[in-house]
Amino acid sequence: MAFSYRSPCPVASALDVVGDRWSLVVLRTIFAGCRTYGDLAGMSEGISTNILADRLARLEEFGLVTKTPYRMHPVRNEYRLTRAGADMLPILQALADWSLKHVPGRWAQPDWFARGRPADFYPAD
Amino acid sequence: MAFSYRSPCPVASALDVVGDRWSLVVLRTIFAGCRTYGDLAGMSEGISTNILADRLARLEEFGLVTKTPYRMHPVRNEYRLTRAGADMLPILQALADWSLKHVPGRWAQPDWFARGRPADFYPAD
DNA sequence: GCACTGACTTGCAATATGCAAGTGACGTAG
DNA sequence: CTACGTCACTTGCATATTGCAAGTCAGTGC
Repeated sequence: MAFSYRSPCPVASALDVVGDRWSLVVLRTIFAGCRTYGDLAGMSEGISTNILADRLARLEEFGLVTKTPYRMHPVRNEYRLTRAGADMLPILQALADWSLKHVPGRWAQPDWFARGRPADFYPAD
Repeated sequence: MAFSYRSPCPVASALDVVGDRWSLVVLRTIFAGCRTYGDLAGMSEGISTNILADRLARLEEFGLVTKTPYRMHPVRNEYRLTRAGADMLPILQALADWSLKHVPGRWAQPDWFARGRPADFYPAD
């Protein structure tokens, strides 16, 4: 149950948090403005709902997103970035830059993404 | 057998290449100067050798590293970064920056890493 | 009531990971 | 020239993670 990092290396540690096939894709989708489970489940990459639920729980545990009900009866939740989550933006940008340089036929990054800064996505508090 | 990207999204595509627990840790170790299989197998995170062999083959397939014999009798190979591999540096730096900000007790980045630029690691040709 | 939606959960097969042990080419000591 | 060691992997197998489909359950619209 107890989580532990593989080593004190900062690269390895970040990958202990988001080093899988989906975590960063989910975060990207939240950056893009999707906030509900349904919106996220509808992402174009086709994530299965059990994985989505698991990744959201994990991201919440690690303090990258918050889950807050925006309506009761029925409960509807909203997933939002924390500061730590917003601070992942440079990682996403670096990944996107690499793909645009080395993989043909990728989508161009929208301007809000390419030029965005983490602080632009910090929660309002 | 045929590989295909989940979507044309550049973030998702980069993760199709290196979105797992080990690929970027292996790359980090090559950046750090480890070039032989034995050096890589000895990394402090303790990768198992079957995974290491698989990741090196994958990184080679995707053109991020090259495997070249530096000695025959017996054959000893050297793994080196290609340009595409060296261009992963900003991703590693962004991951490290995030950890240093959000995970306590991580190692500081050595200067060659924090200040390095991909071109510093391009193959000599 | 009765279908419908949104947000998950569950079951289960397929795939990936981790550990330990094995293999084979070669080099070195005796 | 035989035994032992090293390097670079491979193999076997148990466990964990992923992916797909289907099910659940609260509430809403009609």
